[in-house]
This record gives sequence, C-alpha cells and structure tokens, in this order.
Amino acid sequence: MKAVAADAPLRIGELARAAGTTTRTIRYYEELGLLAPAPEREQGRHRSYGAADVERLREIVRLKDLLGVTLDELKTIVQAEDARTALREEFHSGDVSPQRRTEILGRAAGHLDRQLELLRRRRGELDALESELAQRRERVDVLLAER
Amino acid sequence: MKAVAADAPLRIGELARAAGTTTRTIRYYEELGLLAPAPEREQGRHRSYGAADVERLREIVRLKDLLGVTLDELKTIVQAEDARTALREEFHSGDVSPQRRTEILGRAAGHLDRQLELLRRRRGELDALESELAQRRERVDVLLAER
DNA sequence: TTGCTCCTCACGTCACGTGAGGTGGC
DNA sequence: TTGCTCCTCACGTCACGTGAGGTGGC
Repeated sequence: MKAVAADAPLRIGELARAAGTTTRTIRYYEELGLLAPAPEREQGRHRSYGAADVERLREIVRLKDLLGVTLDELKTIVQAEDARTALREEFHSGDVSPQRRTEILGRAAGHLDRQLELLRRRRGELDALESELAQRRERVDVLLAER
Repeated sequence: MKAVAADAPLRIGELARAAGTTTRTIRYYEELGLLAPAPEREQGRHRSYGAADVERLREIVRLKDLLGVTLDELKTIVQAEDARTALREEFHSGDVSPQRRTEILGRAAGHLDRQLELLRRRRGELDALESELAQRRERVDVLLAER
C-alpha cells in the first residue's frame, strides 16, 4: 500500500500537469532564474518539487497568460512579489518598529496599486471588446425576433 | 498647400503607427496571408493603404493582444469575421429569400456566441486575479488605518 | 527486470527585431 | 538635390517544441 502524503514530492512531469504547462517550460524557466535558481542536485539526477512549487508555478503561468508580458517583465513582477513576501514575513515577525511597519505597509500598497493598474487597463480593453460583440449579438437577436 | 484628404493613401510606416504596431509585423502578416493576400504592385514599389486597412489591422492587433492566440488561430478568427461580413452584405442586398435571411442570422449568432464565450472566460480569469489583488490591497489599507 | 519518466544536448519553429545595401517619392 | 521612408533579403532573438541517445526510480 502506497501512502499518498499531502506534500509528497513531485517529479517534473507531475508539476507540469498540476500547473498547466510543460516540462520544457519548467526547465527553461529554471535556466532563466525565473524558477528555483539553483536546484542543487548532482548531474543527471531527477528534479523534485513540493506543493509550494505548484502554487508558485501556477501563479507565474497565470500572470504570463493574463498579462501577456515578456519573461523579462514577468521576472521583474515575480521578484517584486518575492520582495513583498519577505516584507510580509518581516512584518509578522516579532521585533519590528512601528515606523518600519508603516513603511512595509506603504511599499505593499504601492506594489499592489501598480499591479491593479495594469490589470484594470487590460480588463477595460476586454470589456470594450466584449460589449462591442454583445451589441452586435443583440442586433442579430432583434432581427431574428422580427421574423 | 497640401490638401489632407480624409482617405489619403497611407504608407506602411503611417499604417503601423496608426494601428500601434511595426512595419515588420505588417509585412509578416501579409506574407502569412493574414493581411491583404496579394498587394498587386511591381517589385520594389511602395505599399499603399487606406482607412479601411487601419481599421482591419487595429482589430487584428487588438484580438491578438487580448485573446493571446497564435497567428494560426487568429487567421481562423479573421476568416470567420470576413465570412460574417460577406453574409452581412448578402443580407442587406436586395434579393434574398426569407429562409436565407434567417439562416444568415443564425450563423452570425453562432459565430458571435463563440467569440463571446472565449472573451467571457478570459475576462472571468482576469476578474478573479483582480479581486484577489484588490482583497490584499484592502487588508493593507485596514492595517494602515489601525495605526 | 520491464516500463515509464526522467536527464542533457541540440536543432527546429513561431513571431517577429534588426541591420545591410539599395531604391522611391514628397 | 537632399532626407526621409520605403524596398528586399537574411541573420538574430525570444519562448519554447521536438527528437536523439542515454540513465534513474517505483
């Protein structure tokens, strides 16, 4: 009997399937440093991943797909997210001065605002296209109702 | 004095700027048959465009950017749009039987529904990401208000 | 042990970017 | 006539896809 642990190590193919991408893409992202800079394994040995890697890769794939950015821009975004996570951990750790806490929150707000700006512009464009098509669709329905 | 006609012929660089793309992209699309299959000009002569070409290219660039499809898929979409335009003209021309008119409307409806499906799914994903970020942003604001 | 998935090159492809060297038109 | 933009190759690049030939682990 094989115990399927909640955080059983994944092989690259399983990670790829879980994140909706390919093994080639994962290796390429690792090569670029977009994913796991130094896997630390001997030459020829299999890569191994955990649940956190699935989350991270899913997020990266999602951002790339939805924002339509280059891998270079994506890297900047991901690095900013990582910095934000680090600040978040610092924020929740015990000894942080109130001034520092306020500063951390300010940075987080700025970062999120920039991301939201980007997303909103893109959604605005999608909305415009959608309402154009919906209007055309409406006209067809009116014409169909007339007969 | 140079009269600037409303439909003055455009050169490829002007078309590129008007549609928010590059001359290379236009030439590549023409090569693929995505744009103006046969420009019909002698070797080495400059390409010439009109206002209709600006509209068409703008639409193509927009679809590509927003839907994130390959040029092959884009070609299929554009061909479907062209077919729809042809049907539209047939519909508005004088002698069309009522049955044929109903058929044309049905096809138009089907095509628009498919496009809308695609757009809505994509917008749904964008909405999800946006509300995630907005929620995080909200929490930051709450924390900032507390101090 | 047999299958499957993994490994590392390395070349191919898609969608253009970027010169090189030359010619066209306001 | 001078500048600018255009022309056609053709090689470069980004983000992977796709084998080739070989090794690892349930």
